[in-house]
Amino acid sequence: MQPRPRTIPEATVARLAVYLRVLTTLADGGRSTVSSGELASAAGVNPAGLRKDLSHLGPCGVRGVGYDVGALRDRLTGVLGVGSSRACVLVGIGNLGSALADYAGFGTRGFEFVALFDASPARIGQRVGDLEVRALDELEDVVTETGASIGVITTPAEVAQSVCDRLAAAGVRSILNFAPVTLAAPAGVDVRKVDLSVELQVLAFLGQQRVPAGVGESA
Amino acid sequence: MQPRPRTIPEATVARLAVYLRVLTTLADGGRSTVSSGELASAAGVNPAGLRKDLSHLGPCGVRGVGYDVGALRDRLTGVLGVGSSRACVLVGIGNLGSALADYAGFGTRGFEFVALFDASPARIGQRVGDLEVRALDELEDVVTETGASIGVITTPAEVAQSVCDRLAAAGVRSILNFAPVTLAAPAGVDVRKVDLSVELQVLAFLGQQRVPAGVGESA
DNA sequence: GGGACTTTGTTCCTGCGTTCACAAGCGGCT
DNA sequence: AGCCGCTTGTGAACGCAGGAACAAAGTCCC
Repeated sequence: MQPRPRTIPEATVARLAVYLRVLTTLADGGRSTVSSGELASAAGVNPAGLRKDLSHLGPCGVRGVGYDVGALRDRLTGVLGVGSSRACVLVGIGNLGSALADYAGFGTRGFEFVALFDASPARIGQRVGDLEVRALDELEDVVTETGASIGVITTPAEVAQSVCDRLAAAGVRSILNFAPVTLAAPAGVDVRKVDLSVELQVLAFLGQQRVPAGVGESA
Repeated sequence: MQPRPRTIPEATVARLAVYLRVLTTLADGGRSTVSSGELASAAGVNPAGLRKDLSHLGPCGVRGVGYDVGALRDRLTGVLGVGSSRACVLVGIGNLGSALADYAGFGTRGFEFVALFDASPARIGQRVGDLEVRALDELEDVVTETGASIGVITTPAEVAQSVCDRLAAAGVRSILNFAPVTLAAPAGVDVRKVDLSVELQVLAFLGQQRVPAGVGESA
């Protein structure tokens, strides 16, 4: 029986993850308490917004003092499910895939890559990090064995949909897609897309919009 | 008298970039016209929303027919500033940095990496893609010479703020940050953050929230 | 030439996210 | 013990994004 509503806005969840990171850093630095203002500043958000985000977890601070760094960190760890490690599979071991497989930031945040897949025979058998690249044929079996619930797609765009279908059919419930295509997945499977060139284009557009080209524009 | 208001929402800009990609694919496939419904389906958005997004550019479709693929593509290319190639510098040539430097998707979308930097002497001088990794000391000079307006940070978190400061001081107006820290930049400099582990955490949370504890779910 | 169908562009509305501002609660000081 | 200042937590207003429905416009067919 959760006294708190089980619906936490996605935008809030994303920020909670950022708070958790900042808190970890603070804890390592020996800090015992933080105020919402300082935490908000470190996370780059509004103090009031931070308090509202945290209010979704129920009261977890002390008025007049602030938040206990360790306690809040543990609270966030629990809510975000970082405590229990989650099995992930990574499909497409190109440059980006290799980078992700090697990225240490995942292991310390409750995510563990349990298998790497690639279609290219030249890649199969290579070691990346501490895993061996496996043939794509084994995907379904490995997902079933390991119970992996998260799949990461870093394949070329052409095969991403096919990989998505196979992951979903094998039982993966959440997919993080780096391929530059919009994936269709069955109901019950979440797909989240990260498009690097879109990020760059938005950035470029904002910059260009700010300074069109010497057009008589005040500010 | 600008026919189009110069304020286009960021969310819309991000989608415009997606539309542009889809249109390019369609054009390569020989299609000459598209309806908003089909384009929206390919982009994974609502048809009405797509038309609203496109309305920010002024009328660019033909009623009863649809959109001319080539014309709309060119229109988006112009608005997003993809036509003129933009010089970018990349700082931090680890796994992720190397992947980005090699990523072909940027070059074809109006972005050109003109220099790669790293602090590690072991990295300096190595070739990644068709560029040579340069010493971080040269950062200011190279930015000035090339007039680079965009910087991409893929360094460890500890040095990201320092790199950000130097990029901003050197004249870079837009920064894409992959380091897991919140950067502070002077006014007039846009910072956009991509946090891979946050993406994974949000995904994991949504999945966990959907199925709290094996609740029967009829897809 | 006229009518009807198709598709765009627009307008309204609903809901969400964000921000501001205030009341409640706790610690420290006198 | 009482007061004061500080900080959290919450309530309300604002603005924005998303979605649905409607009118305008152009084309195809008869």
